[in-house]
Amino acid sequence: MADEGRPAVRGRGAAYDQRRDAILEAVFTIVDTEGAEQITLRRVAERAGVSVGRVQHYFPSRDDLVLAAFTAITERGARQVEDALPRHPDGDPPAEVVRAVVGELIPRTSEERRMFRIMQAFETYALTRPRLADRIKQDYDGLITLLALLLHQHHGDRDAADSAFVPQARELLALTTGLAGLTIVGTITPRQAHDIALRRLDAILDDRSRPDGGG
Amino acid sequence: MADEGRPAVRGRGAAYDQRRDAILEAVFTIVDTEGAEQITLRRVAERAGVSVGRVQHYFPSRDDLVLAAFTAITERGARQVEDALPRHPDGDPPAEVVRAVVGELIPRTSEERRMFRIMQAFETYALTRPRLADRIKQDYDGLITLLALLLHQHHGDRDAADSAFVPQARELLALTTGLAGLTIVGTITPRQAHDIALRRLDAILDDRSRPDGGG
DNA sequence: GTCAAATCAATGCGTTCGTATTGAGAAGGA
DNA sequence: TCCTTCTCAATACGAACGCATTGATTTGAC
Repeated sequence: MADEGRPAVRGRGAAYDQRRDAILEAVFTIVDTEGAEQITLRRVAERAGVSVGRVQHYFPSRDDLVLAAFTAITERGARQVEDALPRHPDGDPPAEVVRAVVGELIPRTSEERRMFRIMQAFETYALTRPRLADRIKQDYDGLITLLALLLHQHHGDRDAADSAFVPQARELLALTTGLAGLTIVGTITPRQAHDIALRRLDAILDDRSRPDGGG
Repeated sequence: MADEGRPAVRGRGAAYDQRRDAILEAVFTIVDTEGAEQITLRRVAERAGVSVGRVQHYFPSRDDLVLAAFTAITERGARQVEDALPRHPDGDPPAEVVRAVVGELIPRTSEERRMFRIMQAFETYALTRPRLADRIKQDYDGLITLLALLLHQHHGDRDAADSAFVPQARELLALTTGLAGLTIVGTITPRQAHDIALRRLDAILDDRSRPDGGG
C-alpha cells in the first residue's frame, strides 16, 4: 500500500499531487499543534479548507491517511540527509561530509524544529505498530551504517573493517538524536546542540587510536 | 489539581490508593500496547477489570485521568534517579554517583524499557500541552544541574563555577537520552547503550583539562 | 462531440466517545 | 442505631467519530 503510485494512465493528474500534499500538510499542522490523536477526517478537511469527501477520495481510510503522512515525513527526513551528501563520491573529504550529515540531524530553523516535532510524534505513534517501528529501526540502522562508513573513509584505515567504527557511529547518532530531542523540549538551543555535536564529532575525527568494539 | 491529595478525613481510605494505582497501571498498559490515543474511560475500565463508574469516581474527567498518569510516570522516573543518589551527601565519591545516575537513565530490564516507552509517549503527548511541556523541561534542567554539580565535585575545582560543567552535563544527558531512545527502537541493545554511555562518561571524568563553555 | 473515468460535495448510518445523573450498598463517626 | 459520606454500578444523552453511498460535475482520451 506504499507503492501504489498514482493512476498514471487515465487520471486527471494535473493537480493531483498538489492537492494530496495539501491534505498531508494539514495533517502535519494538526499533529504539530494538537497532537496525533486529533487526526480526524473532519478536522483534516477543515484545516486543509476542503470537504471531507475530498480527503476520503485521496485517502480511502483514516489508516491510509495516517500511513501516508508517516511515509511522507520520514521520506522528507531521508531526503534532507541525502541532500547533505556530495553528488559525486570521493568528491568531498569524508570529514566534511560527516559534518554536514551530523549538522542536518539537528534542527536549526523553526521549520526544521517543526519537522522534528512531527517526526517525534509519528515515531511515538509507531511504537505500538510493529510494521512502522521496523521502518524507523531500518532508518536508524541506515544512518549508523552511513556514519560508520564515513568515519572509516576519513581514517583511511584499510585494515579495520567498517564494523570497527560502528560503536562510534552509534554514539554519534545517539548524541545527535538526544540533542535534537532536548532542542525540541527547549532545554538547549539549536546553537548549543550544534556546538556540542560538532565538538564531539571533531574529537572523534581527530582520534588516531584504533576504535575498539564496544559491546 | 496535582496536589489535591486524598479526602484524608472521612474517606474509607483503606484501599483507596491501591484502587487508584490499579487504574493508572491500566492506563500505562494501554499506552504501551495500544498508544496514548486509546486512553478511553471504557477501555481503561475494561483493562483494569472495573466499571466505568469507578474510573469516573477516582478521576472525574478524562483529562484528570491522563494528567494523573502523566504525573505518576514522571514521578516514578524522578524517584528512580533519586534512589541512585547516596543518602548521605559526601558519602560516596562523585564519580561513582554520576555513574549510577547515568546508569539509571538507560533502560536495562524489560520493565524499565516498558517505563521508557510510556514516558516517551507522554513526552510526545506533552509537546502540544505547554503546561506539561514545562514540567518536562524542568525535569531535564534539573538533571543537567545535578550532573554538572557532580562533575564539579569530582574535579574538585574550586575556581570554576558549576556552570562551567554545564556543557558536559548537557552532552551527557543528550547522549543518554539518545541511547535510551535507540534502545527502545531496538537499534541497539541495552548493554551496548550502557557501554557507550559509561565509556564516554569515564572519558569526561578522566579529562583533566578545564572545560570551556560551549555556546 | 462522446463517454468513461476521475473528482468530490453532501448526507446518512452505526459506533464510540466523554460526561452527567441516579440510586443502591458499605463504612464509620455520632 | 442512625445518618452522613464514600463508593461505584448502571444508564442515558449529545457530540463526534469512520465510513459508505449517492449524485453532480469535470476531465481527457477517442
